[in-house]
Amino acid sequence: MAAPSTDSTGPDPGGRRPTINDVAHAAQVSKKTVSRVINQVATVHPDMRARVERAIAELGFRPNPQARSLAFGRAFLLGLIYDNPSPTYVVNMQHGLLDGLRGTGMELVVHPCRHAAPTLLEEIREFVERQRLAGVVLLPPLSEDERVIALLRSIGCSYVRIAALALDEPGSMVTTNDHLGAAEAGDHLARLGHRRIALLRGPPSFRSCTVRGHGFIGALAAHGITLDPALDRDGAYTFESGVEAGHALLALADPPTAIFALNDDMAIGVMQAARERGLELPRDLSVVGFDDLPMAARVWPNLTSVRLPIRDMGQMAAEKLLARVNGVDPAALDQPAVCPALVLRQSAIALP
Amino acid sequence: MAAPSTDSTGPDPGGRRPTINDVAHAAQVSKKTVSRVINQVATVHPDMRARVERAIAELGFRPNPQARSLAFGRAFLLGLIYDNPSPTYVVNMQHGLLDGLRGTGMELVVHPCRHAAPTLLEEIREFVERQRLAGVVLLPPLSEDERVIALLRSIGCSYVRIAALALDEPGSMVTTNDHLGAAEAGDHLARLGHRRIALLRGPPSFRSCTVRGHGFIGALAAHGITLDPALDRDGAYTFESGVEAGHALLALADPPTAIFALNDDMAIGVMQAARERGLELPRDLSVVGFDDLPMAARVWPNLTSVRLPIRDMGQMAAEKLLARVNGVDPAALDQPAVCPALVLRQSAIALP
DNA sequence: CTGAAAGCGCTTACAG
DNA sequence: CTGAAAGCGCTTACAG
Repeated sequence: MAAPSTDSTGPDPGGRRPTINDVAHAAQVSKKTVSRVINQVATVHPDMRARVERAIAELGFRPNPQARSLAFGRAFLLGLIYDNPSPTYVVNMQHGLLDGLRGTGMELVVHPCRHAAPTLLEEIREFVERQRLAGVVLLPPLSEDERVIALLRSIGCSYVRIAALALDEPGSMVTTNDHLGAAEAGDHLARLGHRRIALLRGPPSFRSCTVRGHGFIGALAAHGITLDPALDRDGAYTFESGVEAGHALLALADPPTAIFALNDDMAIGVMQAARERGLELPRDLSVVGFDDLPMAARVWPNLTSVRLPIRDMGQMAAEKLLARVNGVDPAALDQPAVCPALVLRQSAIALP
Repeated sequence: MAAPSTDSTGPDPGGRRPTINDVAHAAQVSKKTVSRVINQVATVHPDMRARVERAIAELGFRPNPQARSLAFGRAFLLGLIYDNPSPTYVVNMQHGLLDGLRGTGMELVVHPCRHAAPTLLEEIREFVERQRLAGVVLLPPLSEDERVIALLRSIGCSYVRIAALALDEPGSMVTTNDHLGAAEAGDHLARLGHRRIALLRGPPSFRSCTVRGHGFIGALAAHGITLDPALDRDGAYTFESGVEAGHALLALADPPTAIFALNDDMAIGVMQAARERGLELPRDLSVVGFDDLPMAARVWPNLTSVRLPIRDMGQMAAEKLLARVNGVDPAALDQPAVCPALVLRQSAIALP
């Protein structure tokens, strides 16, 4: 009905989108040759390739991914599966993954889920199999669940997992080296003169807690400091658990002068507890967090925190997954190691 | 190589996934009839339908979306296009959209973009056309860009836009009624006894600013208060612009006793400025924000803020889009209006 | 209410 | 290095 007013790039044969047949006809070659050009098969004669590429450009041809998927046996889609509760983490990761997919014609399908759901495995299987995803990326803590990994292996789905330590072969992992960031935090507090330093962990089932804890304790040890078991506590990675643990720690007969919380939510909870107890921050208590949420730069005093290059990690994960999917050895990518960095702000200061 | 150890639901004819042909054969009907059952065509005889459904269940058959897409002319994918900088907003919206897609076999493909990019339109066109998306959802402020809407119309792509006011026919809109939330904020501050109340807006080009501003000014007027032009300022929806405007407002000869910032980032910036000027909060200044970010409940004093039911809005958007795509009249959905709500905390108190 | 044929736009064998 | 045939798993006309 509508006039052909769509300002499409190039001619519009018959009012519909050009197909591989239109290109083949325009370039005077078989559709198979066009297919070879699309799929970057090396054996096509340069002249022929040039002819086809010109026709593709002139017609504004873009291969139909559904048709390719059907013939190919799998979709040009990557899945992102996670139950990570941090919006900042998730969004940064999505951006990074899309950075890695740019120009490949692949798109990103998101799939948040609840780790505790009884139907978790069936749901993931359904998600992957129905759309015939080319591969999936798993975020922590879901990436630590070996049941999920076993499922993906059994259905032949390529994956890359992101986790605080190497849980898998390098080609299937982006390891975030959380211990390095935690060590930096420990080193920083020790250099500021603190000796009574508390560690507020997250849920013990999260691998990140163990890894970060080890890094922190190791750094203290390098300064001759042993973590007092009374100052080593489990939290729940929530603001409320930070408030609670903060009160408990500060109520001790010999309270800490500094607290390292394994995420920012808890660190900010600790700050709130300190304020509720009449302490002045940062004078009476130094606090360091982990994650460097946007909030860290907004609270008062601004929170010193460990930052992970989430977006870069996402890009690396996408690149690794693409390599696997395309049959390239991910080891050939030669990606740099992920380096957490301590962002210095005002919440941790030298002991007087 | 591997033994058939995959615990698939039902038999596995020939070691591959069952197709519509397997179902047709098992149920002793034509594949066209199976197709009718899959697509819920009403005219299938109940007996036949039951026979087919049993075969589907026994074989664990799930139609291949790529094949359906190819024959159907469009994918079973919805796109989410946005340049919204708030991770919380984006993630909540994604969850809501997925709530609305559950059980439909549709998946969500995400596409963040930069509004200012010169290639924006070409990029969106590429995204939509290449994957042959069934439809897209647009978040503010991108949803306010009529160039994008014109493009989508020209390529025949169904869309639903989310915006602070009705910019389109109801079937293509989820209107967030921001004026109601802003009015509640104004009413609240007036009832607390404030008369010198400032309004800190965002970028004037954002429709949300105009809409929220109107709602707020109207509510003040209902209490006989006229907004002093000196207390009506534009910000940039950033923390830094909040700090700056806070200083400017508090440096006035006759400073406000309360400030309503049109988002939380600016509201928290205002609080920081107040603290930098030696004011005690909330005693010396009441502040109200908009968005109810997680941060709002973490800062000190906790920020009173307007909350939008983002996730519900996402679900409504998905339902509307599905209705359009399936040729149903979205008006038949009878969805409730979106109601912003003021979340009362400690940052706004009565004037002594 | 049901079905046989043709087609959606690609790719995988298989020739040459 | 290139191509004609068959097929991926569905759906749309079109019959009956």
